[in-house]
Amino acid sequence: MLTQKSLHSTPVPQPAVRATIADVARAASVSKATVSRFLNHRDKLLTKAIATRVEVAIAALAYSPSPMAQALKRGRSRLIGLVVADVTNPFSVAVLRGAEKACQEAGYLLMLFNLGNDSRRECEAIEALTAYQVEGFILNTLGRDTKAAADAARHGKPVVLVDRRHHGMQADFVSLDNAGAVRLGLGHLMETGYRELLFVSEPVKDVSSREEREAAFLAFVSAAAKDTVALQGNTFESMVDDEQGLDDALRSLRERAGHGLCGVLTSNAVVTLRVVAAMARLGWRLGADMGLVGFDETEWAPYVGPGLSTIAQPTDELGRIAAGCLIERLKGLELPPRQILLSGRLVARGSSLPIAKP
Amino acid sequence: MLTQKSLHSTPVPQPAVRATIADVARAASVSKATVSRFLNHRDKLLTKAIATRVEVAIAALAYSPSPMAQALKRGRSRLIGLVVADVTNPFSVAVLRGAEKACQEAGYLLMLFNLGNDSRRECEAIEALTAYQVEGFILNTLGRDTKAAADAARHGKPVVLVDRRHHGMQADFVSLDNAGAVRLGLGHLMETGYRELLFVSEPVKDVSSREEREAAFLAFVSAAAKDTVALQGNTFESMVDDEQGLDDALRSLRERAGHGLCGVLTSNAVVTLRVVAAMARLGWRLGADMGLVGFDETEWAPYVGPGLSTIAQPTDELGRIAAGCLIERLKGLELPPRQILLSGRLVARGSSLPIAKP
DNA sequence: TTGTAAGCGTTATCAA
DNA sequence: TTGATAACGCTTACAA
Repeated sequence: MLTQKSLHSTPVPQPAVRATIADVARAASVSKATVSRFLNHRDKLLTKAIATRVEVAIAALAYSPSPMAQALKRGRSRLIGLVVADVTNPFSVAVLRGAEKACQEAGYLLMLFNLGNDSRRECEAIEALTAYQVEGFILNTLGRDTKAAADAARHGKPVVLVDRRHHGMQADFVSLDNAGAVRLGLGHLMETGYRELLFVSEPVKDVSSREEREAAFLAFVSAAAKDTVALQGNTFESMVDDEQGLDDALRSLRERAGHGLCGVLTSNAVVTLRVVAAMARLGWRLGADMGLVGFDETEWAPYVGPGLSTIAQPTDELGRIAAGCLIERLKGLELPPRQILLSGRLVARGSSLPIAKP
Repeated sequence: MLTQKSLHSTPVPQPAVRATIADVARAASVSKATVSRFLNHRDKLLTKAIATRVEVAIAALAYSPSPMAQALKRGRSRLIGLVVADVTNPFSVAVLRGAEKACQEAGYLLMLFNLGNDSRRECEAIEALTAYQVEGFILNTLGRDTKAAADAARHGKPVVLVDRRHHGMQADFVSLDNAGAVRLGLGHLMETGYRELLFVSEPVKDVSSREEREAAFLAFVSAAAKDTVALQGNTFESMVDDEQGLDDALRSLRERAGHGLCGVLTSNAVVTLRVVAAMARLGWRLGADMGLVGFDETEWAPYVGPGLSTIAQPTDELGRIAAGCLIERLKGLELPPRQILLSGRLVARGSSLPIAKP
């Protein structure tokens, strides 16, 4: 049996204490500079013989350079800061997933800072992350605190905004084509016969994606009104815990509809669930008593009631593209800020089917 | 209008380039060592007068020490590595949330590495994270690759395991009391009248939480059999995309039940949705045609079918406690590995109510 | 009580 | 082509 120290001569793959460049230099009987050159310029500038000596030593010691030391020296850390308004939000998680993958593939690591929906901590997050020399930021935050993102930019670090714009920010912006997505959802509701519509969202003010969706909603309704279709539309802001308010809004929607069909467009999965809950309280059936299309596809959408109709966002893509944009900037790409808008996809299910009541 | 360089004399709160300890020393006309002492030993070892001079300089320059440089010097980084098998798993996200909060409160930042369900990358993750001098690990991975975690331990870094044990690992372990939770779920199914039971899980082998849940299931059934109750139980491993197999398993369960009631216990939210999907395919009603209790409470559970009965895990707590354990170790706590088991909570809903068929 | 200087693990600038 | 050597920003003996 073996004691804690290995007794036989099998080379330990990675020794307990990391080898340094000095160890490698010693083992290869060269200078630290040579090892560093081998690492950074590989075969340029190096004799074949020396190169292989270094290579062997590196392998033998299982050496890999310390990113910390490199960061200190180069001022670059191969770290990317990701600030998220709320990791609980499935959309954020999905983006995170895409971004994390892209970063890893490009040899970057992600430092995560979750605001826990407390947007006042956005500055704190940026500061903490810059302290760690992150090379750039992916921000999926409310964007209410302009200062925070401006801070990041002031540090000279590139920033990519996901889903929410920060006003007056010079930064790449990656997002769903909100206007198009709203048209997709409303067009579908209209086609299937719903005429009295309601847009339900969390507080809209200063959150760009919500503003855009609301604006698109209103535009769609008024455009339809000028057309032949007799479409009506209202908006409602749902606060957490304000069940009463939401119930009232839905009741009044249905009253306005009279004998016609009424439908709701929700701005994200959280709100969708609130509306589903309200309908359960009211004893209404999805689809028949009220249509529902919600932003954000989820794995549970098919199984709630008759199935929830959703507008699926290409979340993985959004994350991947955001990370990609950032990494391009880190490689030195000089370009005016880009806007990259991806299309949503409608997934029609029972909640937008006004099947005849039994 | 202002050009890019500020023209007036308002002190810029944080200059674009971070001040260093040398800048502060110069501004306060003291040595770097003094500034360092002020930072690390505050009022000990320092004259009041000098201390205030340093303090003023620090404030004026908005100085904060570089964690990178500190890490290089001290060998400690105030970084904690979190390795997650799959960020898409809501359980993992919930734990992440709790852990992140606790870390932030203790002044640690989290470095996230997501394996994307590719457990072969676990070693890679550990290596990358140790390279960044993380002080410890929180691991929520399958635990199949023992080497990975052992690596971490070999680096002398404390490790906390969440939800999944790594066999033969000396590490703190934070988890749900799986046996108790299973008894909770099965006791409930039994009370409400279900007699023929099935445990559906993802592949059990070598994943401790699944093994524990399966073992508890079998133990419960055989204990009941020795008692008065005529309880039967089987297990089934559900693979992704094997809809056929799951459908067959459920059909055969119902056949075995005959005129009696049959119920399913699922090992996590993903599997729960698979079973829900299978029942939709089979045209069966939750509760009436088959009972269902699933591990993991979710925000959508109330709205799937008649409501999904779940076993809620204290996810936030799990994350917080895991981080807490780790931080205690980092503070020097010497203790044999601890096991911290938290109780689950049964949330009974319609899916475990065998209401009479209409 | 304060300052000087060495060193953490790198990279970059110079000579050789 | 290679090797000293000086940084990067910090902490910590050791001296003063």
